[in-house]
Amino acid sequence: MTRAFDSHDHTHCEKTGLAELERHCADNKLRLTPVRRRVFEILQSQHKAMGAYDILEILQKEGLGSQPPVAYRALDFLVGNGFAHKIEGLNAFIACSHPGDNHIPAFLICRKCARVAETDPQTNALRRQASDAGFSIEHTVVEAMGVCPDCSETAA
Amino acid sequence: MTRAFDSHDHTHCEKTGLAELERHCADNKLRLTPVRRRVFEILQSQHKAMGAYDILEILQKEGLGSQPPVAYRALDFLVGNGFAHKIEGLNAFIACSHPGDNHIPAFLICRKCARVAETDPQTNALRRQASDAGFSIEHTVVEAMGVCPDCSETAA
DNA sequence: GCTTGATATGTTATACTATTACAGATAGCA
DNA sequence: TGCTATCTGTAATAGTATAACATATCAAGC
Repeated sequence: MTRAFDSHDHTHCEKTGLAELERHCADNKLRLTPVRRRVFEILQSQHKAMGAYDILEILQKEGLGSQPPVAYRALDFLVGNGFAHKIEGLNAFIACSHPGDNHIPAFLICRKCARVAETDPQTNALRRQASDAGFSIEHTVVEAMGVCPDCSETAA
Repeated sequence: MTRAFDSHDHTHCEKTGLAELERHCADNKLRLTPVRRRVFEILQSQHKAMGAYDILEILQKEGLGSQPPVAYRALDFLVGNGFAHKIEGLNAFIACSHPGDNHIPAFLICRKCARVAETDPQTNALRRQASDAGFSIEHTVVEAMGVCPDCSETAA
């Protein structure tokens, strides 16, 4: 679950992610427009969170859009369909590393290299407490900021 | 742990919170300046998260400061010393409901009435996964958005 | 009490993040 | 083809946060 911090063949991540996105859109009659596809590719190209304006800058260079709403709309689409998550602590976005399944994600975020690994928080205690309090959860944010193994070694 | 959603004598919250803040500052030779004290009182006055600019507006009316850094500095002081938390999902701040102990907080946030209850997430699974991945956690954000019991009844 | 150094405040300006609103284009279907 | 929903283009603006630097205040040691 913490592949972002391990060396791996990243082209595999990219290919399978894009394929899943295509399949999901086809199955659900969603329009995978050039901007949406490209924003997903950009997010997917690395295990780092990117700000909306970073993405917009790339779109601008490629002639795919010039104003903030272009980026935010594409991001809303991806987040809404489970293909990206917003990292609230960074005001940034990251491609979902296992889209499609209806999960509650948790993130390990390195403050040095900005890489983000998605894991499973298993928030049973929180769910039980919410349930006991009569609170119905619609969305959860679980983010752990810290230092990843690579950056930790570098410091030592 | 979810007092925010129960009816209670709120003046008790306010008194004990302020007393703890005063004691902590005295013990640690921290300067509890008028702005800092007042911002804590404002946050403490309700179990809701407030934006920095909401707080600034109040400070302005009271002649305690007119520019954003005044509010952000006071908030940084409170957050840094454990007397307030930032709710990342709202870009807002809330007084800590049990300051002093070195805890990992979790929040239940009602999207209808904006009340926020602080609970204990018991994030053992997350900690174990981080540890397994060689990731060292420095700060965690656990926020559950949803509907509180009062608002849920109202809707029904 | 006075000096000194550290900490806090006042203020201007600006950077960064996000949305509203409306006009125009495109896709899919009757 | 024409209708309708959806997506895109663009301008304007709202909302959140910080940098930078000058001034003021505090607390400790002389």
